[in-house]
Amino acid sequence: MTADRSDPVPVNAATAEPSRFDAASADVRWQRAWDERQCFRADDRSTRPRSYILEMFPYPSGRIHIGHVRNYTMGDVLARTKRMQGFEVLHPMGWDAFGMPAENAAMDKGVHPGGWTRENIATMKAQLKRLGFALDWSRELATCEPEYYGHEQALFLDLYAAGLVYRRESAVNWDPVDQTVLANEQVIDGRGWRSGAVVEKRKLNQWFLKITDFADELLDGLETLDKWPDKVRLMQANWIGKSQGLQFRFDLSNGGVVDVYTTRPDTIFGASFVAVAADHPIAQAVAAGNPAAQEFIALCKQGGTTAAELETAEKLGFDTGIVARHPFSEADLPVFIANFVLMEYGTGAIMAVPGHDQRDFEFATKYALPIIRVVAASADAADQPFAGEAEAGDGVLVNSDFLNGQPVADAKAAVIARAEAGGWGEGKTVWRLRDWGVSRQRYWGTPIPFIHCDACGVVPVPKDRLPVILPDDVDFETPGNPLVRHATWKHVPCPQCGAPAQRETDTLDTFVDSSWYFLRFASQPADRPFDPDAIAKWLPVEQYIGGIEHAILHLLYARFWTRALERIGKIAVKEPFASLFTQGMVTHETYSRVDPANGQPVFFSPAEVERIAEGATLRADGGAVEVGRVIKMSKSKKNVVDPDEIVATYGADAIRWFMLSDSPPERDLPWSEAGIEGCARFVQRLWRLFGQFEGAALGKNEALDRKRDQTVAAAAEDIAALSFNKAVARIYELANAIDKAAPSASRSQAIRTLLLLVAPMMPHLAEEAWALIGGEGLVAEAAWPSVDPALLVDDQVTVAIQVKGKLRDTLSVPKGTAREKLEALALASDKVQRALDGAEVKKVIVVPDRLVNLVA
RNA sequence: GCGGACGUGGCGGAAUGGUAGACGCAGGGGACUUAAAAUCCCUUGAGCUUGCUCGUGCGGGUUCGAGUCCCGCCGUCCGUACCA
Repeated sequence: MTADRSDPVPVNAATAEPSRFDAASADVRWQRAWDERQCFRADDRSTRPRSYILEMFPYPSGRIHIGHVRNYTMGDVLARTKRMQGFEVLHPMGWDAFGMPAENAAMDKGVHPGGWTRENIATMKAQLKRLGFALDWSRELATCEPEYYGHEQALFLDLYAAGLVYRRESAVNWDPVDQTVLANEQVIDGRGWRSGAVVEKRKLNQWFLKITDFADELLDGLETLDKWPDKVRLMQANWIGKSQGLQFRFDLSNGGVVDVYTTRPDTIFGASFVAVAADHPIAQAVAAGNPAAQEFIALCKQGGTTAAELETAEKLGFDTGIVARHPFSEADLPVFIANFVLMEYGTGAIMAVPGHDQRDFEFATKYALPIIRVVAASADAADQPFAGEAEAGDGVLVNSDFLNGQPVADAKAAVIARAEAGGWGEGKTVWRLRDWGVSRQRYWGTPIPFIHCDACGVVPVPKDRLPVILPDDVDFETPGNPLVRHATWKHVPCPQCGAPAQRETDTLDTFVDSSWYFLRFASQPADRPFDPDAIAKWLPVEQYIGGIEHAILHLLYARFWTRALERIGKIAVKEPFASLFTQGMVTHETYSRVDPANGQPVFFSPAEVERIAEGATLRADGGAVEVGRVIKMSKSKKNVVDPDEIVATYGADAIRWFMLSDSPPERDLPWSEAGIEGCARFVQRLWRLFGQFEGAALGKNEALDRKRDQTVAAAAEDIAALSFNKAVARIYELANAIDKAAPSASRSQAIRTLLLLVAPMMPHLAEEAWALIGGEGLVAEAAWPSVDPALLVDDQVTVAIQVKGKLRDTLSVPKGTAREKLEALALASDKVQRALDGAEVKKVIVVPDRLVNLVA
């Protein structure tokens, strides 16, 4: 239910001391007023145009950090501005509440993951409220509650029914000492973070979502996302990685064949060996009777599973003794098992062309295999040696028989055509994107709703028995998934035959939880995940805001999940986020001293340090500490500031203003004590300025009227583009102009407008001042100031006069002055004549209203 | 390794290929004050010959004109599929 906005609201009048804005009292008072009026509840039945503003929901890690404050302040300014501009705004908040840190807390502190998480949520919710965000708390959700994850289980079953869920074997990081699966984050230099044991790759049967079925449309869909940053679209396109290539067959000396895939069929004459993955059937077959090969394959299994680790590891190979016959030259190519070939991509086997692929180059160098040039800058450069690395670039084919002289693109097509004609290969599209493995061998996640029955196999839990609820009574004494060793939870009768069976003990990747929460915010029926009509009304999210670190995984998974639900008819929207904004991090310099005992740096928090002009000292002993680089705030470097302390000292509006000032929101924001003090001073300066509003003032100041309306128009554009730092700069300019102006009706009007302009950014100050100047109702419900279009254009412009591209003079002329007139005025300038020094003007470039360039 | 971004005064930054440094912070000088805080005013890229030269990470190029476009480097950051 939304409050009737035409109703005037009784407001508590200003604070006792009119010269100073008392944030400590005002903040809470206005937060209560908004709550009581339910100002920020989104009305599903509203007839206004809708706007869904969403920031990525937080993981409840303990306390809000400054990065959250920045993220939610940006969204809040947008949401409040949209509301003032007449939109029905949906601006919800919830908690991405499943995840590893809760289990780590359970192991480290002996607390229950659920209790720990819910306490964190309570703390962080109070912190967010204290910042005065215009959130619709009636739609709050936490993914760790059955009211949320039960619906997720139902959706997972729908996708299973549609054939988009399957099981297969896949490798995990296995800690052989703790006998548990490790996340990549828990593998440090190839060893388990707790046990220190060398981690192995181990294969487990796991659940997968068929995101590759959507590879084409996820790629094509990027073109419709014209309000996403180009960099994110590019990163996603590269991640999906569509490539056209050739899959073809080598005949082997042992009578078998091997299928390889290459994106560079043009370089086929440069192939000097064939390499297969350690998991490849050929490798397995060779290993069967060969202890040395077994040893090598075991070596390949060591270490973690990340791409960075695999790619940077030393290239290692094992010569199988098998040779492959080159389809054209009929040369014999040795077949290696190689640790840099991935079973997941292509066919798990490659033709290696050392001259034109860096990994192959390194491998060939190590094992003294031929490196043949088959692409060169020109046809006569066929013998040019390599400069210590492969050349992956464009050129023309050389040393390549019938391909010689052809450009790379033509040669690709020619080889594919010959392979298809000869029946030994075919052109093929291959995707870099792999299916999404969602199984996690962990407790604190959404239980995967399946039951394993010896007789019936894998059986879905019937929907009327959802949710499958996590048991509370679990222990974290031993490593590994407590669901597996729980006494009763997993033992259930098979839903089909009734025989004793076992629940699936894997839980879902938390990225699944965050792949549809934006739908649940739009509507929250108890009996279904969402109401499609409500989805149709609110979605897509008009503006989504979050960290750039989510550019690929979270955003791709959310796009996939939305498209999958669309395909199976649950919703009618294909893309969840119409516009995306990726914000930068909040950073701070570090303070440290080297501990003489071990040579390691000891870090100190900003609160422990006194910052002086040249350097910093430790408050405790007055000695110097080293001031380090400005880096992302992190607990380990202690360069963190607690938002609660800042709010307590300076008020919510000062920290909000700091978050918006100076740094462009997509870039990193360096926190500084001086900066927040400057913001707090500006809050007080505005308070004094607002106090100068006189309802009865007379007189017109056209220059100020112009400045006022130009600022409103420009700031609205800046806010819509999330260029808050520019809006802030304009607000300063307007405040400066008002300060300098003599009292008049225009000045009072400008003060009132300024108040409305800053209302989304400093809502508490704005409410207090609004009450003071006799504004009607709450400023949170006031209308955005209107502008007179006639005042937006200046009638006088400054034109730059250049001689040979260097600035020599400027002219103030009426807007629209003719080219000839501008040229004549430029030539009449003394400074121009001095710069010309008698030289003849050969060419004149005139950009009307901007510049004249005289080229001598 | 691969993919993507970013780099401008002491600092954060502004600038549809068209006056580089808007706006803020910090600094310097002054006013007010017994004093301080607060506030207000002036000033602040560098160099020199005071109206000129240099100046947007480095090296090239395109253009009448480049912070902006192109090529090649260097540095920093993000992601790399089980951190969220």
